[in-house]
Amino acid sequence: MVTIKEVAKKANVAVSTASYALNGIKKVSPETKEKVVQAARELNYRKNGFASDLKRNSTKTLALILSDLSGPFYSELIRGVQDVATDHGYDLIACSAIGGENSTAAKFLTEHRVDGCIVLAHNITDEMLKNVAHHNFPIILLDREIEVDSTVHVRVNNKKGGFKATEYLIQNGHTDIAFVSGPSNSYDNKMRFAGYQEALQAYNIELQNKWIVSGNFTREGGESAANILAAQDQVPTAIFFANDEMAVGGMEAFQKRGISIPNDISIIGFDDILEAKYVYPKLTTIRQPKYEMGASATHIIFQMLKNEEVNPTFELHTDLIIRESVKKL
Amino acid sequence: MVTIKEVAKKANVAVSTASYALNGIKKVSPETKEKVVQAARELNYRKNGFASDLKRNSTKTLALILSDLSGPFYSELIRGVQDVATDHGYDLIACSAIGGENSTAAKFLTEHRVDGCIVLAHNITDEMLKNVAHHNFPIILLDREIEVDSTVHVRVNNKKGGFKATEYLIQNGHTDIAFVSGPSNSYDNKMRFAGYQEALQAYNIELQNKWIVSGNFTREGGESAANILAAQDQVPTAIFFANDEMAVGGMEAFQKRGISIPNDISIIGFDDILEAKYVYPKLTTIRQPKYEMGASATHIIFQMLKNEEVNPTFELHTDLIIRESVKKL
DNA sequence: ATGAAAGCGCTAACAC
DNA sequence: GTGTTAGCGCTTTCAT
Repeated sequence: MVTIKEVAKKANVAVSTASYALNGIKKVSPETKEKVVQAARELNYRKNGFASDLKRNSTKTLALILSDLSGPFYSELIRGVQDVATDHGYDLIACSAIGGENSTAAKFLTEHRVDGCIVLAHNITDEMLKNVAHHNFPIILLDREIEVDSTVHVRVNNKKGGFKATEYLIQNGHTDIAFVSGPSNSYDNKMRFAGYQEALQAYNIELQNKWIVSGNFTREGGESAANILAAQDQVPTAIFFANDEMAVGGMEAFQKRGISIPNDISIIGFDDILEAKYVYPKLTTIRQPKYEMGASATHIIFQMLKNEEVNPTFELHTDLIIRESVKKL
Repeated sequence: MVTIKEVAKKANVAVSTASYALNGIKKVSPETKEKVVQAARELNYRKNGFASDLKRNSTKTLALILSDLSGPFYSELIRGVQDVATDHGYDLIACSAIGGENSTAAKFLTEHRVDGCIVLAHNITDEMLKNVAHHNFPIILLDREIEVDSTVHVRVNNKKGGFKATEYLIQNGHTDIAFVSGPSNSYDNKMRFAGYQEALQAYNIELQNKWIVSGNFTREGGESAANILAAQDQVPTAIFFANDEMAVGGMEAFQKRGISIPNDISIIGFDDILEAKYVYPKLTTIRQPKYEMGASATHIIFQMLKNEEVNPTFELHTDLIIRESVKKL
């Protein structure tokens, strides 16, 4: 590997001068600079980023920690992160938390390899986060329940969103409303369910346990939930799927059985994924401001990096997106 | 920041001993090891990954360079890369090539921040690749045209795939076959088109220029291509969309116009994206072995890292996936 | 404007 | 088994 030393030698200058020249620091004369740059080019010199980061004690890069690099995840959110990072002249890398303690994510979280992290992964333990959180190592948690010191949370008001979804169904004349839930360890799911409960209660509708079925946030889960619901002797007139993925699967399962959406059953989802407006009928849902989540999280990182005081939690709100999957009774 | 020096001091040992203990190197006695680990824990010591990488001159991490972190991309492919990297005890990070010369990708490509790269991005120039390629810095290029020294290519036989798609249409009795192309600078597109041409020629069917329309590889492009085709006085009986994304858009556009697939027009795509089997009718297409592409690319990196001789190009083949969007005439 | 040299935090060769 | 120390490649202070 060719080092700056060799470049300096070839250009007949000291390493310090070479460093200045290569980094565009003004105090070096145009001619010397040219000499150095030329030598570097001839030797095909590539700086060693680590050495320089080590010395500077800053990496100018942020890590985005995902459950799994191969998705699925919200691309809008990532775009939000990316845009803000770029605006600040920072680089962004994404890494996977598969493997927990031994994951790439853990390596970046613990080994000072980045200046800050945005965590969008549930397979990284609270424990680990706690150990790593540090006043000058900003960590932003997306959609997480726990409060970890020196950590900030950005989340959507899932409960209010769940309420809105359920209320919209009620306002359309529905009272027999099922809830298809995500995994029980999901904070999002828990809150959406809480919103569902609250809305039923607010309108004096009794919650029916037989209509609470689990779908694991996956398309297949949605299908099987729909099948379970359809097989009961009393079928609900509307279903609130705790995410769109399940809703899409559920719609398909119903249609396979000859049950028409929204004529026979109304459906509302949560998230507003890209597909929501491409399915038939177009899915009515609760939109999460995904881009804003990513952008806010990243903004907060930079505030923290500047040692500004920030709130420990940051909450965004949801919107009801009315499309075609809910019928007025 | 607490360094290994402080840990050593607290544990009353030399830094080397601390280093050995922390890295699980056997030559240190259990008691000393315990002392060190304990001290590290108490001080909340986190190693500086750069310092250690710098010293070891190896990062044990690979970079996956994508056009844009926020997708879209083939998750199957990434899974292939991820699996193989993990098997070898390597970490994987993904980074974006947005910004070209100034992108994060460029930083990782040029600054020795990883041990190898897999490039799945068209916004990184051949020029840059050429400058960076080095016999002990493996770079694998996916779906690229150019031959760059010290670089290996993994690609799918797009031409043969294009041939297969077209031939299947012909074997189903079609002779009026349109081609909806991707961007003209795409190597994939070019080769798929070549396969289309070759098949027509092989079966003595004349190529009709009015039936070659551009769709830019996007869903919207597919829609507008379908509309253009539908508006002509002579409409083809079958269409080969150069990717599934466009095919899905095209199907939708036709259906909006009351044209039935496959009764009025047969459609075949390319890629076999996830959605292909969810649309109605299910899309007949040419499958790319995406997982295998990722896995092979990564395997090759490790071969190169071990200084084994590897072929400069590695070609995978496609499969015809017959579903419901092509009718026998 | 340029150079000499210290030192970032770590690993590993070497000495004991 | 443990300690001393050189040095990875770079930036930056200080002297000139």
